[in-house]
Amino acid sequence: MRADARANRDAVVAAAAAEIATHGIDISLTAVAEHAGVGIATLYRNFPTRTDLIGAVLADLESRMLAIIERCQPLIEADPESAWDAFGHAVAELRPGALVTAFAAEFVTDDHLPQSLEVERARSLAAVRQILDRAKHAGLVREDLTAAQFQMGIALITRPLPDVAVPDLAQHRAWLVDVYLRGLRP
Amino acid sequence: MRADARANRDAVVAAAAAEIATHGIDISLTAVAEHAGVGIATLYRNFPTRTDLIGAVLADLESRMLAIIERCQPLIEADPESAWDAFGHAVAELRPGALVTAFAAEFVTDDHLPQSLEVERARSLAAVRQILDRAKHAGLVREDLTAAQFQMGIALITRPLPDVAVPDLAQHRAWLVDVYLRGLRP
Amino acid sequence: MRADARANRDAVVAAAAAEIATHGIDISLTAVAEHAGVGIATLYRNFPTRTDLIGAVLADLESRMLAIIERCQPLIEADPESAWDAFGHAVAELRPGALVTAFAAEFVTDDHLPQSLEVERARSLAAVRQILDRAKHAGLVREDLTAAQFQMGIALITRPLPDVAVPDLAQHRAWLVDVYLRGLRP
Amino acid sequence: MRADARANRDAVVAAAAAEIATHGIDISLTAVAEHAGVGIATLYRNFPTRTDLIGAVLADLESRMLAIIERCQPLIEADPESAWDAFGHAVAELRPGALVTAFAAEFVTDDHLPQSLEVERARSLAAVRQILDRAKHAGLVREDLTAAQFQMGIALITRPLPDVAVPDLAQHRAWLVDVYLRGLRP
DNA sequence: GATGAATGAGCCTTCATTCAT
DNA sequence: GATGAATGAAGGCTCATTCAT
Repeated sequence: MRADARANRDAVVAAAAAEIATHGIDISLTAVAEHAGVGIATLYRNFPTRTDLIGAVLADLESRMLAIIERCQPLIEADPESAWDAFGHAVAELRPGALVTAFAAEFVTDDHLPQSLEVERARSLAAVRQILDRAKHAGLVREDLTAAQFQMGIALITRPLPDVAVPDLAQHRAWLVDVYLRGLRP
Repeated sequence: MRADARANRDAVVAAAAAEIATHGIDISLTAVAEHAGVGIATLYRNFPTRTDLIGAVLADLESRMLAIIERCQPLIEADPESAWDAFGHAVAELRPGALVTAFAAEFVTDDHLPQSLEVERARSLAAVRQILDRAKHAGLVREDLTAAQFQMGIALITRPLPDVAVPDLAQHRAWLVDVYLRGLRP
Repeated sequence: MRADARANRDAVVAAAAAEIATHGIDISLTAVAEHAGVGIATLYRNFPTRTDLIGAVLADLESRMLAIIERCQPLIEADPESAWDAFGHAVAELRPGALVTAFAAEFVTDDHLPQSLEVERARSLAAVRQILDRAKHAGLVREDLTAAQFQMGIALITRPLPDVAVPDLAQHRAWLVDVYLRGLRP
Repeated sequence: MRADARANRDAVVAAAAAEIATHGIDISLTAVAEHAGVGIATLYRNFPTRTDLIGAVLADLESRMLAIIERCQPLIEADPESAWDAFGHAVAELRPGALVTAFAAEFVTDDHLPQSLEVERARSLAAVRQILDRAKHAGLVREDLTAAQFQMGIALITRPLPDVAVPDLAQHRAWLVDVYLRGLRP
């Protein structure tokens, strides 16, 4: 039964992540539960407060971030330009905008966010700093750009649109990421 | 009492514009009315549907856009770079993100938006096109950038953050506009 | 300007009578004013309270009743049966159901109704009593039927249907009046 | 908790039936919930739309109709007159007037009414037809009266009075039913 | 552990009524 | 006198959250 519970928990987090990325932080928890195929009470058992759920989604996000970095890191020596480009787009694809709050920790204070994520955030920022340094070394990024600043930019770019259907939004986003990366060059 | 009614109407539009720019399109009309210092029924008398109110806010936005363009247009001959820069920041200060829908008309379809604004939108886009052409001529912007694309970028950058308090958000936005404008150069 | 005011007043009463007959006593006064083609404030100037308006409609109804009686009275000697029948249907056509309250005074107590109509009610009932006596004399109606009872029956039959569209309702009503009159025979 | 939920549901239907019979179809759902002793959201959980609730009340009504018929049917052979009389009064006591719409299906079209009750209506009408035939056979009712017509008459007679307190209304109704039944004789 | 049911609070919308022009 | 505007109150409906099975 432990495995079952775990599966439920994961389904809830996945559903919440998808909803948050698209519709923002103020999603209907009822809808999340339905989307995850569990009862609303199961959601509350796993995540007593909205903050707890967001914390889990955030942790999930950070781990994906680290995975991306691990994937792009080795490539940057061989072909810095396309590795950096791939990194930027991959991060943007995560659409962390709605969680900008926690994502760009330095700048943000939000009581709705869990305190316990300092470690993850620090680790994540450190990883970004590493890849950023390589990019700077390769002349792809201005020297004065900090990791937190970079993330804040990504976050601002990938925020959810409030209840509006924009066709080809993904393409617009990709285009904007291109412009963003270009604008960050020395 | 005609003047009084007018003042109330304007107060409602102003309150709605502020709320929408900050919190998005799904604001509480009750809150708007309170913010404007009028009863809820007064809001409804002036704007029977949510769409009507959004339409008024949008019209207001467009007129401010045109004012900005008229202000920046004459300066661009003398000092293209700073005029273009001022233009970009001024438009971003309007925070049209929540209304991206109508703002960058070409890309968007939304039934909640009024149909009657085609004219304003077209005029607005035409005005942007003019100033954009000058900027291209001055070598400040890539040749292949369309007016609608430019506006969509601004809109994506200035979307409201979903219910999150980010300190110094205005500064982050300004920084991002700088990067955006830089990224748009040839 | 006196004539104008009078015309307005009459228009309001007519509109209210029509609405009440069809939709009952709980009509929207705003709708009545619109229907009458006057501003809502004009309605309130003429009829400060809902009771005042209903009173006027009721007075109007009573006068129509009297007119019907005056029309049928002379005919009853020549052809009692068809005169009585015509009378019943004509009264039913007034659809006094919604105002049953006041219409069948003896049985009803309603604080929303004006006190000042006693005279009209008495006169109206007296007139009904006259024609009823003739009908009894002609053997068309049971001896023990009182005027108030007769009216209550008509009223119950002609009440407005609550917000439901019944096709050919008028025909059903006429049929029911026929049955009613038949049932009242000795 | 299944039993509890069932009890709540029944309480809501009972409260709604009482309110509808007295005040008509446009009752305040809030009032129904209060009357039933449950929260408004519980009402909505059981009956997402007003139509759903009305449908349930209607189904309840039909089942009571059938019960009455089953009770009166066997008696009609022994004493047709009093059995038929008892039947008419019992049906009138249900006060189906507000639901006339569905009650006399043939004549009515209402989008607020549920589509799914055709079966119940047909069964109910068939049952009425049976008892009606016996009554006709016993010479108590005209040959040309249809079941739907009979029901429409009952419905018209038992409609709710619009927000008016008529003392002894029940007695007036009973008297009118008597007249009605008498009027239906050959 | 999981589930569905119950609840109150909040926003949306309409309407009777009052007020200033 | 007539009018349109302003307002509060009330009902409709949804959703986050708690509870009993």
